[in-house]
Amino acid sequence: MQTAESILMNLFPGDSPEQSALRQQIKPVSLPAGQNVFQRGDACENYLVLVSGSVKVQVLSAGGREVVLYHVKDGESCVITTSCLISHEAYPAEGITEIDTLALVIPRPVFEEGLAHSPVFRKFVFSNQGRRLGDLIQRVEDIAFGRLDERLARFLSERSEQGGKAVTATHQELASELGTAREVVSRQLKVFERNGWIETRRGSVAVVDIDALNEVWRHS
Amino acid sequence: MQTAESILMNLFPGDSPEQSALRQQIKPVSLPAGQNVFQRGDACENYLVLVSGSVKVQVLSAGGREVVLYHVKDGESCVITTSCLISHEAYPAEGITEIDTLALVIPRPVFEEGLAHSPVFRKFVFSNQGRRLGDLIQRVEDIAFGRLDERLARFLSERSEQGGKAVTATHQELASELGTAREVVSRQLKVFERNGWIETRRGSVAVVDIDALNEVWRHS
DNA sequence: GGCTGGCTGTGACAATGTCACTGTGATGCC
DNA sequence: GGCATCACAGTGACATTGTCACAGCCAGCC
Repeated sequence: MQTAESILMNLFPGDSPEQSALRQQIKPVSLPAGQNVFQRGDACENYLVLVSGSVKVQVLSAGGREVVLYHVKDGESCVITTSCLISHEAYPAEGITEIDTLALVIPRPVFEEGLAHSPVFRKFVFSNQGRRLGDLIQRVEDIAFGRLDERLARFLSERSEQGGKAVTATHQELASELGTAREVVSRQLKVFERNGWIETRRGSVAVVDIDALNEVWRHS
Repeated sequence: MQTAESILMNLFPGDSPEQSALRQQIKPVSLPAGQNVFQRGDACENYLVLVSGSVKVQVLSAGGREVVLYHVKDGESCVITTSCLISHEAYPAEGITEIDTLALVIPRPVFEEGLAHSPVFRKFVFSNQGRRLGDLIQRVEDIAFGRLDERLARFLSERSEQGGKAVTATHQELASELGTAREVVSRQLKVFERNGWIETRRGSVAVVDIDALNEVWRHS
């Protein structure tokens, strides 16, 4: 597990007075779960690097539906923030902490200084971009082409493999992750349950037959 | 209208031998309409700047459906290319010229040199990123939440305003732009036609009543 | 002319999205 | 305990969209 210091020293290494002056300007912030990090329309003034925790980035529809675009995890930064910071545009989506989160806040001038003079920092900033963009494109593909039963089966399967057999999420949360509506998720979960593949509880789903779920999306 | 030279001198200005050596390595390429520029899975070795023309970037589904992610126009570059170049990942989508196109090909080493030492170039590269990312997010939103009649009405309205009243596109092309299937577009066009808002021809759609179309998506 | 290939139209049906509800479990308050 | 409240979940009816399997049609091209 990385600490705020180790990340900081990684991104802005060196003992010169200039380097350490830069580091002085970078502060860690601690955010509780459920905290709004940025909103659609906000101006972007700081680059953010997550030390630990998780932030979900999502868009809201007029009708209140929401779609999660991606999650930012330990040691990562957020494409949208990077892009907005660089192009001086407003945030086109919102970010919310999912669990207690610790982040480094890098003010715009320090960010630009780093981009200009630190190859390490530049590399860090942009290696994040590629993966995220891939995520986003994957999301477009899934929503445009994917079948819901496949996506849901896959999501449950992948989530249940990391850490136990139960997936802790309300139907609403599942719907947001999959870019659909709650009722649709409920219906599909019922089908899975009738097939004996899962058991639904309030606020979570227990996976009973992961092989059957995998069968659904791995070619069907 | 910009020329290859003017763009080149803008991005890599200066008369020093080093600058001019860099410029030597950047070549213009001319691509005919319908040409594949890059494919999913390709490695990315060059940064591309469009001098003139248009490239559509799209993803293909297993079933052959396609969704256009965005278009790259004169003087712009492509987010995906930038991200892949920086993060050394393979292209997650494909790019195809829509009309005859002229582009500058900037090899990776020159690209990296420019990023490291030219603030102008750096600014150019990243100011493109923000807008594109916004486009992509908009696309997710439209496909996830938007109604097809609204999106189609909007698309026809906007396309017909730039340059005459007829929109030159097959139903298939419209479907790709909107992230849906051809049949769905055909059906919806029929509805519009019965309402007297458009006339459909082979390969194009004539807008008859643009106000009615605007009415559909501007709040309805 | 006749062929061919891309474009368009259509009907039937499946899947998904939306709306308007009801039911139900958890929690806190009296 | 009893009760209000609220987030969560289930459901039926219906609208919209996606898919499949065709059939017709138009524009070159031989």
